[in-house]
Amino acid sequence: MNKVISLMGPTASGKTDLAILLAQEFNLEIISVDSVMFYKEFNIGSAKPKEEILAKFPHRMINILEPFEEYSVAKFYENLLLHIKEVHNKKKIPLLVGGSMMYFKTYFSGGLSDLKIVQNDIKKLIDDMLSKNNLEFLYDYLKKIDIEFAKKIHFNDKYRIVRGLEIYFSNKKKPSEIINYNLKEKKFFKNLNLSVIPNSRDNLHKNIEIRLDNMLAEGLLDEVNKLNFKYVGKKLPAMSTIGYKQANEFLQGKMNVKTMRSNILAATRQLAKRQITWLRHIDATIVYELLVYDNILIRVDKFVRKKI
RNA sequence: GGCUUGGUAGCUCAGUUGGUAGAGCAGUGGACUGAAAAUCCUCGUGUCGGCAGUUCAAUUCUGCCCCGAGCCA
Repeated sequence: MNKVISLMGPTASGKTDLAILLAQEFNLEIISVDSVMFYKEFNIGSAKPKEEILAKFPHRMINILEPFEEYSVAKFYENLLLHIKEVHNKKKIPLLVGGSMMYFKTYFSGGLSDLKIVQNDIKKLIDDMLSKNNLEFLYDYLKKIDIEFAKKIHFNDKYRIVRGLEIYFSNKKKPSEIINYNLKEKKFFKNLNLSVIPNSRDNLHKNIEIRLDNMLAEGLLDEVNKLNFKYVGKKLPAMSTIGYKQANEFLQGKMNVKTMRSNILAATRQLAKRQITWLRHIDATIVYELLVYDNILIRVDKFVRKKI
């Protein structure tokens, strides 16, 4: 008994409702794969299921972090394996649901390369390098120490340039030498991978709009205010995510409600687009263009019954 | 009704001393190994409001008309 079902899809595609239905129908245990729902108190803006739903259908990996905690794909992968194991020990099948595609990718790839955690002094060192020079300098530096790695990233991609240097300084080795890009999909589990890629982008965009208006009606701005008040002076990683970021800009008087709303909508659409790009290119998934519940139920039923 | 001003890409606007035009945003496709709802890359033909006139040539000049904004009546 080592089956795992994954249900992936872009934001606002209706994954959560389907997951609950599947969990109910097949006695599955839901494990959330959502980088914002990890956080306590980030409820409305992350479209986290309501308390009552969570009480009835427990989701693992939701509300596992305090709002000020830092997290990473590596920690996620560790936690995920523990949860999968726990579910299997209960003779049940876990249902991974979410839209954080890099997290899914990491699961499908069987984890990450074995790299050291970057210490603060190294972060500061690179930060100083950057502020004393410019990004071009960092990129040239990276090219000198590891041309192979540098070639893979764009000279404007600050995030990855910095990360490359972090890996180099932390591990004292070339990133291209210690990152194993060919981690074979480790067949720890028997997977059923389901992707939902909406066939109509227009409909998805409409759903995004409806959902945002619900969030605003439910008190998104209030939620942001409360978080700001309660954790004043602390850095909240999820505060820079879609919805929260723009709500803060509005609350700081940088824009009016109308602009905030259209900025959130645009950012959400762009997120959905990126998620769909992942979904198109992740192998070994069965793709549904619509949430045709019947087809999916039949598929899952077959998988659950199958003797492996 | 008169005067002023504007009508250019889905939106906001730039521009063409007359040779049919380009930015930002939006949208699209893509990349993705410890912040990933992050970070980054690619892609720009549209009767330049309509009709007529001048001209070798008009989106650009002229006239009339239509639509919007402001002011005066």
